[in-house]
This record gives sequence, structure tokens and C-alpha cells, in this order.
Amino acid sequence: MDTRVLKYFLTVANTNNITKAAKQLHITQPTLSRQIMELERELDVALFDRTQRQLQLTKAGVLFQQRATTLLQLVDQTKDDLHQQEKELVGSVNLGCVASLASPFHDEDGQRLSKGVSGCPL
Amino acid sequence: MDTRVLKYFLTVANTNNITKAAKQLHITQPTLSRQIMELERELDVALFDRTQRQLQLTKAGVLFQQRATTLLQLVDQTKDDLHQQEKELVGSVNLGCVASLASPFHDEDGQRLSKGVSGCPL
DNA sequence: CACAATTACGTTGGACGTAAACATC
DNA sequence: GATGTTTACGTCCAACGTAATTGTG
Repeated sequence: MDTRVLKYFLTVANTNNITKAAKQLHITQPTLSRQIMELERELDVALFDRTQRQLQLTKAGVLFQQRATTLLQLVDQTKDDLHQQEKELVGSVNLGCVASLASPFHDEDGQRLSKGVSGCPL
Repeated sequence: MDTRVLKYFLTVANTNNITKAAKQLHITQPTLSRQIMELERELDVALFDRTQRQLQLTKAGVLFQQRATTLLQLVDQTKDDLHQQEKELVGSVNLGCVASLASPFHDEDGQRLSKGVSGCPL
């Protein structure tokens, strides 16, 4: 699993369109299509519904969108912290939470029943 | 950033020995040495102190060890959740926390001043 | 000299682009 | 037929292993 592919996925998830996403990412559309397919193969789950011409995130896709966002944020913050650790004397404490889609906070359709904490990607 | 390299790093961090880590990972020692060096170049920070013959984690290395562990756990849990989301109706809520090394929970040498919550990689 | 990390060098799998084929409205 | 995704095919880089080199106790 590579952060590069996570960025690819999030761009497609935001646009629901591989062609537009590829332009944003400055790569070609076939390359992006292949990378998304390989990601689905690696995770062994369908992230997009391709029955329509327009791509649509599956339930698993929505879940993975949240997790991928969290992962990239943590990576970015880590890179920052590695350089700032020597300079700053007082930092911040961040709380994050992860919930399964089928937790009591969601109904059986995966709809969210409660609002997440501010800043929490639920 | 690839999870493969994170696993490489954590194995070296645990053994303080590239040769032993390489055997555990079933790769050769030069390959592992190079991957660690490239990781340090990518992060633009020294993760290991090489003044001794025995490798030693730097402060940044200790911080990255914590973050890498968190990242890999989140990736693994995500893979699980993607398959379990359709089956389970009741799941669990997990809380995680991330603190900068220089936060009030650490003194100016980066030593931990308070014990983390059970299960929290601080 | 023994042990451990790095450098040198050749090989190969995978990420990429171009071109063509396929699918949906 | 216009728009958008997938398949085919060739190229290139980066991850790898083997061998040689350097460094430290």
C-alpha cells in the first residue's frame, strides 16, 4: 500500500471521474484506471460501482475514503513533526477516532446516526 | 511512502541491527540498508545514529517508530473492516491519539512524562 | 580479524504513456 | 457518435540480489 495510490483513489472518489482525476493528477487516464483496479485487487473489494457510466463509490469505497483521508493526514503530520520536534517546546495533542461502518453509530444501511466530533473524519 | 518500507523500518528499529532484520524480512542486508537510507532521504531526517557499530534510534526515529506502528495498525484494521462491514451489525469504536514529541506529555529530552492510555501507542 | 553497514553493478517487475478497443448515454 | 473506461503493448525506473568495499570493536 502506497500513499501515492491513496491520493489517486481520493482524487477519483472526489470527482467520480477517472478522466478528470487523471488530469488533476497529471497522469494519463489508463494509468489511473489500472492503479484503481490494482488497489481494488489488493484490498479484495470493489471501491467503485461501474454499472453506470459515471463511477459511484460503493459502501466499502466510502469507508475507504474516510480511512485513506485519515492515513494521509497522519503521514503529513508525521513528516511535519519530524522536523518540528527539535524546535517546538510545546505542541498539540490530537484525538482521532475510527468506527466501523456497522457500529451502533450507524444504521443497517450504513447511514450515520450521530454527528462526529469536530475534526473527526466520521 | 509505502507500508512495505514501514515494516522494514520497524523491524530494524526493533533489532537495531540491519543484518538480523534482513533475515527476519527474508531480504538481503544491502537491500534493507538502501531502503532505510532512502526512507531517511524521503523524510529528510536521520532515523538512526550510526556513530556506533550498533544502530541506535534517534529522537526522530523514536517518534517515527510510534507513527509507523499507528499507520500500519490503521491499514490492517481498514483491510479487515472493508470485508467485515457487510457482515457485522454491531462493531466497535476505537480511540487513538497522536501527540507531538515536544508536547507537555514529554520533557525537553523527549522522555515520556505520563503513561499512555492502554492500547495507545504513546 | 570478525562483524556489520555501505557501495558497485547487473537484473527484473511494476508504474508509466501511447494507441486501440470496448461500453454507455 | 460523444464521452468515458478498459485492454494491449512497449519503455523505463526503482527494488532487488550478488559481489566487493569500507568501517568499527
